[in-house]
Amino acid sequence: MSVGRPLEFEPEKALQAAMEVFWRQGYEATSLQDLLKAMKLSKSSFYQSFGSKHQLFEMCINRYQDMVTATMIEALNHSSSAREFILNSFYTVAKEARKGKTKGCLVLNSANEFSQNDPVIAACVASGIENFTNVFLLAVKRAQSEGTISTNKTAEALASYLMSSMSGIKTLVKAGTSETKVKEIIEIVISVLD
Amino acid sequence: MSVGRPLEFEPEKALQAAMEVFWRQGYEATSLQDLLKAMKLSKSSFYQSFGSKHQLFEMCINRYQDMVTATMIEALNHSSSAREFILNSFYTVAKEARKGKTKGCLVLNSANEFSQNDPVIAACVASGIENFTNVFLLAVKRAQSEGTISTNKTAEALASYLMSSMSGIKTLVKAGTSETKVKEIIEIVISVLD
DNA sequence: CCTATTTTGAACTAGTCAGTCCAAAAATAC
DNA sequence: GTATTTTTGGACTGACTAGTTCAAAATAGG
Repeated sequence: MSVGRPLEFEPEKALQAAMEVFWRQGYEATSLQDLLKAMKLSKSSFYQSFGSKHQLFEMCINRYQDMVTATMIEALNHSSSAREFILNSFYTVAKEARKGKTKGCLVLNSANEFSQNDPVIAACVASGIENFTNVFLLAVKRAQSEGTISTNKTAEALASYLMSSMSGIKTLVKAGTSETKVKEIIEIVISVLD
Repeated sequence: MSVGRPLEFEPEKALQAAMEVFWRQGYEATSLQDLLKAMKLSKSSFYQSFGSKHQLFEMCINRYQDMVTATMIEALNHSSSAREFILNSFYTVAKEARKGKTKGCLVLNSANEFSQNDPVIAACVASGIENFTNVFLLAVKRAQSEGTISTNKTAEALASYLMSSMSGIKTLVKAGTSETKVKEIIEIVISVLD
């Protein structure tokens, strides 16, 4: 139990706000000022609570990863079939193409922004992609046992394929590709599951 | 014919050098100093010849686009079959996964870095993707007429699908995915062509 | 050699960058 | 109310940012 003046800001909310700024703008394009404004705290509080911009980013990307993975798993568990979960995941991205600006996926954005120039971030990215792929793997295995996905390809290969396809579609959406075109692509992507 | 002191640097070489820096580091992560060093010219010459960092980037991305499109068309024309050209395009990316650092594709990198936050760059990106997709379209049509690609999907949809798949794979390679894994993905990607 | 033209480096804005430090304010437990 | 603990804003680094300006140097044509 800490004695003394309590925090005036909520660390969880501040982290969430920072995550959204990084998500929208990327790491380099985000200034400390942007972060302070969004997190609603002072510079000194920032450094005391989060260490540095880089450390904060690390926290944000890990938080993002955990959140998305959890959301995916829950969606999978609540789907009537595992195949439906996979289809839904893709068509949700297509819908995002409707509105102009999309943030994409923080993990994939970071993969592109940092390449392998930053070992710490590279590890976060690798772990994020692994987690997402593992949810797809779970879904593919279940769908194969449910008989709604062909078993002539290994579940592992299909899961990586889905991850790769998702990544490609997200980039095209960010580039401004129309919803119609994206749906056309998705139909071909999922045709390999038959 | 210009009278007076001639340029000491070669504009074409300088532009090429700048392109490579942007390609490797991205726009935001590249400082003016980085550019001057790579282009081997002074600050005043820089602004006189290229206007600004942003204008230079525009030139670079357009130059990149033209170069890659031309290279793709030449590769297609020199391939024994259009299908082989498509397969080669993908397996070349797989090979890149061997060495650690990859720059990816400047157009796709920019799509991810800028999203739609910069209308000028967004237009360059859209035009680049369109050009790349059109080469795939040319290849798919030829392959379909050569009988090496199935005709049960439209050439347009297949071309966009290939562009999307290429984009996804490039991101995974940047994230550090192994060559073996990438090849596994490619095999599934190209299976829809049968 | 002389003049016109152009390049060039260096000095100079004026602003922003991430990050540090500290004294004052605030809130707790007692 | 007092002592303790922690937060807070603001002042302050020193370095870097993109971009401007200009006089001196260099080279061409005549």
